[in-house]
Amino acid sequence: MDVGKRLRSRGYRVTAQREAIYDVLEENEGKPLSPEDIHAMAVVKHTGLGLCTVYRTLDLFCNLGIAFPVHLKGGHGYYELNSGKHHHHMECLSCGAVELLEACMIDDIVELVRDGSDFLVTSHCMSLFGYCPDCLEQNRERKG
Amino acid sequence: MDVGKRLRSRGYRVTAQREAIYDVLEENEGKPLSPEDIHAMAVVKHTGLGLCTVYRTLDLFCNLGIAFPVHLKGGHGYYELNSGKHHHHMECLSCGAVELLEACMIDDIVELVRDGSDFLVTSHCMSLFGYCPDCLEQNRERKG
DNA sequence: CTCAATGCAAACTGTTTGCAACCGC
DNA sequence: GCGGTTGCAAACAGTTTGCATTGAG
Repeated sequence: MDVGKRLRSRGYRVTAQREAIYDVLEENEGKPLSPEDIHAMAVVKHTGLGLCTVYRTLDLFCNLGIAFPVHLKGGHGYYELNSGKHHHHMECLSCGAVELLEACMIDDIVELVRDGSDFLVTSHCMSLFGYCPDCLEQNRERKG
Repeated sequence: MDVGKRLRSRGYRVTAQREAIYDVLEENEGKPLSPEDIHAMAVVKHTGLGLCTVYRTLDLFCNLGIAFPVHLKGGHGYYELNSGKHHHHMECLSCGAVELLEACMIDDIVELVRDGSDFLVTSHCMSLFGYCPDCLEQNRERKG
C-alpha cells in the first residue's frame, strides 16, 4: 500500500523526507539497513536530509507497522555464564523479566538451511518476546 | 571448572577483579546481565573495580568460552521494510553479508513454550551466524 | 494560518582506548 | 623485575533532545 495513505490516514503528514526513506526501504526489501545506511541512500533523493530525521522516521514507521527492527550481532551487551547447556530466552516486554527456554529447534533449522543454501551456520541467537505470568496477572487485576 | 585454572592454562593472569566478575556471573547463571549490572555487583566484592575492566574481562571471558553474549531487544538498530512475510536472517561473520532465511520453527517452539510455562509469547527474533559461500570460497583459495 | 516535522547542534549513553601505576607470576 | 592488568579520564559511536525554522494541510 501507498505510504502517503498510511501516514495520512493515521494523522501524520506526508513529507518528501519520509517518502525518500520509505523508497530506500522498499528498494532494499529483505536487507537489514542501519540508520546510517538509510541516511546515506536517502540523502541522495532528498538533499539536506538529517540523520536525526531518519531516526525519528524509522521510529514512526515501526510504530505504524511499516518497518520493523532486526536484531543482529552487536546489540546491547548482556552476558551470561557459559554453562555449556544450550538454551534461549524469553523477555517480558513489560517488566523485563527473562525466562529460560530449553526448547531449541536449531538443529532442524540448520538442516533446512543446509539443504537450501551454501551458508555455513556456526552459531545463532534467538529470543522470544512477550509477557511473563506476573505481568499478565497484574494486567488482569487492573482491568477486572 | 575453576576460573583460575582456565585463565592460567591459557597464559592469562588470575586477578581479584576477574574472580569477582566470574563470581557474579556464576551467582546469576541463566540470567542475562549488562556490564553495568555486573559492575554494580562485582564492585562490592572488589572495591575500586572499574567499569572498563568489566568490559575487558567480559571480552576475554567470551573469547575463552567462559561467557557468551546474549542478544536481546535493543541492539544496534537495523530496519527492514515490513513485507508482512515472516522470516529470519543469516549473517556472515566474515563479510557481513546477510542472507534471508524463510525457514521458521517458531510455531513449534511457541507450542512447546505454551506447554512448559505461562509466558505469553508475542514476538521473537532469531539470527543465525556463520559464513557465506563467497567467504568460504575465498578461505579455501587462501589455504589451497 | 497553524502546528507537525525538520535540521542543527548539543546532550546523552554505552563502549573503547591511551597511558601511568600496579601487581601476579 | 618483567610484562600483563588495572583505573582513570578522555575519546568515540550511536542515538536522542531542545529549539528556532520550515512547510503540509
